[in-house]
Amino acid sequence: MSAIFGALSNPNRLQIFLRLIACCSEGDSWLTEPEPCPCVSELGEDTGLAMSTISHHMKELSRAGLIRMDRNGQKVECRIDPSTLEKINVFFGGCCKPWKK
Amino acid sequence: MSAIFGALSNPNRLQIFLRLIACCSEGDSWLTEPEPCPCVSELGEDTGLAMSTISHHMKELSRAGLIRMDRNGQKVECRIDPSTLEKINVFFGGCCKPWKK
DNA sequence: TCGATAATTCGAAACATGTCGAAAAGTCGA
DNA sequence: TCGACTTTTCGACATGTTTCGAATTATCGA
Repeated sequence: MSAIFGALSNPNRLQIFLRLIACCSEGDSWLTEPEPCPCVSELGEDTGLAMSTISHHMKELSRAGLIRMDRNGQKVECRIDPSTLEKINVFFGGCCKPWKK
Repeated sequence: MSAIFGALSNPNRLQIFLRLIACCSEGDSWLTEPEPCPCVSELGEDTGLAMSTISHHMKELSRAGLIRMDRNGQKVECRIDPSTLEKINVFFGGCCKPWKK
């Protein structure tokens, strides 16, 4: 669990993660619309980081289980792993329960 | 937001945080039962860390807004800050929505 | 006021992370 | 096969984190 938080503790990584969330949130489920996922270089566009650094960050997000990376030709497509997202939701849902008003 | 994740990215800090969650989760709301909150040394008991290290970790959790620390005599009482917990819940709730089955 | 208890601050050491550029590897079209 | 494009790997360096022990501060009871 702390590995997941570690992955999101870096501002650049969080930015990449949120961009990935945003670009797939137009009502498209990950399962029903598997084609148009952004690649590594696309996701790092606005960060101002070197390509090698972006690659490193993507690997961190992947190792934490937050995203999946699948090569498709030259590009490596990235997508959110919804099961990990759900895992986090359950974690904090349980945490918050006693304080729910 | 990344500061919150940073605070939880350390295993010892996460353990302390979870202990604080657990010890106040017996149906007692933070608002209705403000008295019996564990102090700094109590929370670090099972970590095997030096007192100075525990103090440092508590400060990190506090700076992230996850807990509040209030001196009560010799001891400093620690309690979860439910508003930050709710903030996290909203964050991930919004994230998960597009992937909800 | 003194001693005990609880917590913080400080400096230092070990370790981990973030970043880059250069080089290498994978993939595709000509 | 060659060159262009995308990505990964590697080595290096700067910065940040984790941890400790010692010293300091805060509070209370005797």
